[in-house]
Amino acid sequence: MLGVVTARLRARGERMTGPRRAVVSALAAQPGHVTAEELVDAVAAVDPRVHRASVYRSLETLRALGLVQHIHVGHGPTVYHLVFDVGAHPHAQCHSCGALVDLPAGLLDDVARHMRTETGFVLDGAHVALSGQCARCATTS
Amino acid sequence: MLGVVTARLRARGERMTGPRRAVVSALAAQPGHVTAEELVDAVAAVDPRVHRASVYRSLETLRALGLVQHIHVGHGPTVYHLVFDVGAHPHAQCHSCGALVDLPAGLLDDVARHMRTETGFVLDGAHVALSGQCARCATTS
DNA sequence: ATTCTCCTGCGACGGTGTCGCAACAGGTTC
DNA sequence: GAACCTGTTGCGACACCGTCGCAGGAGAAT
Repeated sequence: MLGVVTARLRARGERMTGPRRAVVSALAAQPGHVTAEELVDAVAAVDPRVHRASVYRSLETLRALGLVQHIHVGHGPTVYHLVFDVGAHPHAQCHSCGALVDLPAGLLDDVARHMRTETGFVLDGAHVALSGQCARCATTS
Repeated sequence: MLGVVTARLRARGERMTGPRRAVVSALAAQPGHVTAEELVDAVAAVDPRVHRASVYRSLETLRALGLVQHIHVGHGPTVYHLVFDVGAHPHAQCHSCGALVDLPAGLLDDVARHMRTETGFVLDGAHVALSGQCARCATTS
């Protein structure tokens, strides 16, 4: 997979560097969603010389290449994941327990279509996490 | 309207104070959505002794009373508005120009119903702003 | 006027993310 | 493999948004 990333970088005249390799590896090692600061720690465990700022910059670069997706979570830091395995899809966060749940990819298609025809707004349903209460918290409260 | 707020506060053993009055007035004077820091400035223009922290605390109190809604905006600070005039409704932010647009109240009803029956998740469609590109930015890019 | 608490002002703090700059290191070329 | 060009990094400082603890101040009931 690092090969794919390298190729995409090179295609834009950019370079595959130590920090970028470390960030991609750390992301690949994570099953789910990771915050930038968690990545900073994970990367530091491998190479402590890598600076926080480089992790943030690497994430931005990878995002621009379409290899990484980031999701703004209403209450909490932005989370990241690779888009290789799991394609882009919506998320929702429980405002009681904070859990972040994955939603089916097409969930917002109708809404997106509606918004587009009505107002011309082009929805990106995967960019922010929806909010609400998960099944467990909803029943226990 | 201050009367309504006062009554609700009193009903909970809380008080109508100077800072709270100022925050409600500032919110009422605003046509649209306001950030906390904008409110701090607006309040300071009337009474410079009111501290930032008090504005944040007032907003939280008013939110708990159901008089104020706050919306998390993916890229940008949280915005607030009174729920008297305009009821709760979804929003969307353009990631190009940053504009925040209001969406029809029932837009996410089908999605909410679907999520509830499929996974038990209770959606609060008004709590975070959706993301995408507004009509103007979508056509000019 | 007194009293009981809720609330405020203050200042410091914490988390998240960004920036400018000099030094460094990919990758290409010879 | 040495030199070179330029994209990247490490560093530290900074900005922004929001929160907290605490001592003192001010609502409102009596």
